[in-house]
Amino acid sequence: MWDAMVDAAGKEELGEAGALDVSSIEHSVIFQIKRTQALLTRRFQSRFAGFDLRPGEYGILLLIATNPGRKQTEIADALGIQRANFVPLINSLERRHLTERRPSLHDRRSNALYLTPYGEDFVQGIYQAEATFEAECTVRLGGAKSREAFLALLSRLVAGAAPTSP
Amino acid sequence: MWDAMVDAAGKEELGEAGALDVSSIEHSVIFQIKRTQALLTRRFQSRFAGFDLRPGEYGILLLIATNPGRKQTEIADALGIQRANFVPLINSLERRHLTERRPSLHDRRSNALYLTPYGEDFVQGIYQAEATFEAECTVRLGGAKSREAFLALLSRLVAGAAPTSP
DNA sequence: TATTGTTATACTCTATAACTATA
DNA sequence: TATAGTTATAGAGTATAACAATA
Repeated sequence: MWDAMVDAAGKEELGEAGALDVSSIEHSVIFQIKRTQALLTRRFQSRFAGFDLRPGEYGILLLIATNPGRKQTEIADALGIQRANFVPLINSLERRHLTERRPSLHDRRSNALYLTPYGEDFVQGIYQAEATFEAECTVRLGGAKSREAFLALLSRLVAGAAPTSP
Repeated sequence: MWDAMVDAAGKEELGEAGALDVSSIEHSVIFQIKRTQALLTRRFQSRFAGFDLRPGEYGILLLIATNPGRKQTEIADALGIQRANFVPLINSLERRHLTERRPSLHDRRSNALYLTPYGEDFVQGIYQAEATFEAECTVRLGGAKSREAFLALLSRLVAGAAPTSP
């Protein structure tokens, strides 16, 4: 053992023991939001593993459900997905007979997106699981009021201009 | 034009006009935190473009600065980076003479990580830019008190058990 | 037997450019 | 000329498995 010279209770010039000083990142908004998002996504994925959907596909199904007949670009834009990256996602959903593309009646360049009857049933399961997951978030955040405050703070972070004090 | 039959002011059976109904994702914690994180990371990256660092490298430099002599696994763990993915990051920093690996005095398996003198200077610039960025986040969130509340809510989301009302 | 650092590898997400058909 | 969808491709970030050296 090379550590015979080390004072077990204290520090030594090279190589300390014990927990790291993480103060520089612990109070950083950018670091903490990144960590929280990563952990929440993992939790979400493990909870929704039964649906066998990639992260982006949940949003696509939900938005088509409430906005049937819209074109791919519109759904993609609303989710922040580029149209080139949207194609393999909607292909995968269509291959599973959850959605379908119909030619638009107004613009022969675009596809109108719809859920299949099977897709409608499928989305009901997502609604329920989503509601359960969000309810758990609400509990963690300390209630509905706290949850709304949290969402409001998130939207303030993304807002175009920095608002002054309320 | 195929849309002669469409009532410009209202809706038609297939293909509506106007904004999408995004209520299903707008009030979702998981969707909003993901969107906010993505936008904040872009903003951070554009603001820190001058440093030519990948996202993970900021945290590594900050943690080595406050924890010199720690081994790779410790720094990686604190940042949620797997040790296999840590290697190319620390290699890149070392190639730029910002950090260096020294053999540990206690454990010949591990490397002790240090900033070079140049790395120390470099980190000062990061501190300043970070402080500016975080100060901007504070303004957006509505002040220091609101910021602390936001960080507290983030930590509640990641907490192991769901806490009851405070 | 377990841990540290490393390599290799794969998979996802994201980003850009270019093509086609329509407008 | 611009837009919608598509293809191809490249870059990050992240995941696991396996290995050598050391504990």
